[in-house]
Amino acid sequence: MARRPALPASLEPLSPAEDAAWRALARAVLVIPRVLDADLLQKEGLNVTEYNVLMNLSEAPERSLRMRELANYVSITMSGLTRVVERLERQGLVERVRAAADGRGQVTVLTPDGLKRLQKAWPVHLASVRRNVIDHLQGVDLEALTTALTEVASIELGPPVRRAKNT
Amino acid sequence: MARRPALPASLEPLSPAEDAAWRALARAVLVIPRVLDADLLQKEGLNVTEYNVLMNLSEAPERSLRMRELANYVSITMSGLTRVVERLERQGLVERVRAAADGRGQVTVLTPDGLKRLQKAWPVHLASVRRNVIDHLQGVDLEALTTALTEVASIELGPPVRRAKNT
DNA sequence: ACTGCTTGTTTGCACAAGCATCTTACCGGT
DNA sequence: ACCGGTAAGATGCTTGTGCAAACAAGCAGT
Repeated sequence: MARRPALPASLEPLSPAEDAAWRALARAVLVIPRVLDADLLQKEGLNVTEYNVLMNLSEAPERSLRMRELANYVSITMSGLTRVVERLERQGLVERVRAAADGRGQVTVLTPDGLKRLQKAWPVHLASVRRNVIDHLQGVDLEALTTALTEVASIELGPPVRRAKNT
Repeated sequence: MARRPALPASLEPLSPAEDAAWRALARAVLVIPRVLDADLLQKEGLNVTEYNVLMNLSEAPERSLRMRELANYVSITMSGLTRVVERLERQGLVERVRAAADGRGQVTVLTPDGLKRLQKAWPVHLASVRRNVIDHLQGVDLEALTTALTEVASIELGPPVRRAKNT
């Protein structure tokens, strides 16, 4: 029997190893998106969100997806996605078509221009991912990492919270 | 000799294992800040940036730091930090004092209220980190992960890029 | 067919954070 | 003592994104 039965495990401070890992991860989690974003933006004029949208469309059947699905893949809100798709549409990389099956729905289609643009950006982004991330994962067991991170990534978000106005 | 001497390694597509790891990591990197932020905001009315500011101050000698240093620790811009500190100051969690040594400088000091607030928030955030992240890292060699992520986190950002106005 | 509920998407508004620019203060050379 | 250069912070403006509410179309029950 434990001597401190009432103390939930989560209140134990992190072990030194855990603490070190968490500090590194916390920082990496801030740095990775920033670096990749800056890199891709500078070299290809696309941010990572836009890239991911094009990417997911290119992998989808008919090179097209409903907004809802696309939002899930890219892990952003529908409202966010609306704006992203607007930007891409303005550049002619993507087209919006009312869904035949459901008059409310929009189907977003990757245009030939969009595909070209993606094909041009792809190696650049790949190189960036390699250089900035993958190349550093030498000592790490990728399979174990993948399982772990997949679990983490599948966490549900609670209901949204807005900050109180002042005080 | 390799048969494709001109092809830089970075253009090789990712191996299946690398690809899986990268997809998981890419998603985790989006999800982790969102989840922790939402959690802490809901339960303690602080976002992670604010928490990190308080945290770093509490660990610093005199519970105080120059803006510049603080910005580095928290990994945000000075301009960003100015606003964060304003918010915290408005809540009385932090105070700004002109630096004695350097008339341009500000020293940000954690107030007793700020310390109390942090002490209250700390276990909540810790639990959240455990539940949402650490607990999932079971199969992973923490030491190897730490080295890898520390490397990643230390990448330099290139000069900033602003997106072209239109077209 | 009419009414009300549900679902997919867009829009109005707010907020956090970044870049560029400005001010103020320090510092090194003359 | 002055002058140019540089560093610390703050401020104006912009951008991306989120939530909440609006809107529109489908659907189910009567």
